[in-house]
Amino acid sequence: MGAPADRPWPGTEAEAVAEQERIRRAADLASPGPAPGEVDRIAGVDVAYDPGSDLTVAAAVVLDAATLEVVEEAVHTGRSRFPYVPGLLAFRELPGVLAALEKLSAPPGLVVCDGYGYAHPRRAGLAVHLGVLTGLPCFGVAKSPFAFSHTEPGPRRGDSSPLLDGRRDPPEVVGRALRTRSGVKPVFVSAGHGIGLEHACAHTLRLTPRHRLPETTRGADGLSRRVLAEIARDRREPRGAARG
DNA sequence: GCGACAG
DNA sequence: ATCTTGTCGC
Repeated sequence: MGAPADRPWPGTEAEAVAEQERIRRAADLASPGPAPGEVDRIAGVDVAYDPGSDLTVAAAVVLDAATLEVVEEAVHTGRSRFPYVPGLLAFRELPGVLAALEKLSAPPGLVVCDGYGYAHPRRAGLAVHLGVLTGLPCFGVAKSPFAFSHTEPGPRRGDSSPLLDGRRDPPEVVGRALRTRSGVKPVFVSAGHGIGLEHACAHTLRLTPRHRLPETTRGADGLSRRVLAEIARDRREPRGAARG
């Protein structure tokens, strides 16, 4: 898994920060984007990491937007080349994700990321970055509030509260804490490239008929983990004549 | 300077 | 992200 052919991949944190400034300037942060019903295929992407090595498996799972059934899957195995640094997650995850997306027979109409988009120190989180690199509408659904603040949303599914960046003088709304299941901890939704917060939240609710997390991220998470476990097993119990 | 901080 | 068992509930 390499870097995207047309953009330099940073080797240092300073370069990564500079690249994020460029990504933000290139991003479409204003379009309302596709509403539910206006896209046929929605993809979820995620990456699994091997604790004992630098092996990674990225997965892209495409769902039928109406039935939420899996219609296509793709994976890409590679090696992590960038450490996890809060605020720079995209540089660790995107190379593999891009490679997996390219293996799909056709690009999806929308991509859901496991992490943030606009809700980011430089407004260039994973979903914004992936959107700029692919040109696809893309938003983020994260499991924890990162460095942002929020008040507890109402207790029922669909209730929400603003996610705020308190590091700004007038605290800015960067996303939404959204309850996808009654009585269960909310998820944190933020806009990305080519889709606004309103539609991102609407899609998130459509994608969570029965679980806290969207079916897209559940699918991608499960697939990347299964493939990684498979590779790890084959290493311990080699099959066939292949070796080394 | 230190801590917190998506995955 | 990953290491980790059983348990409670829909």
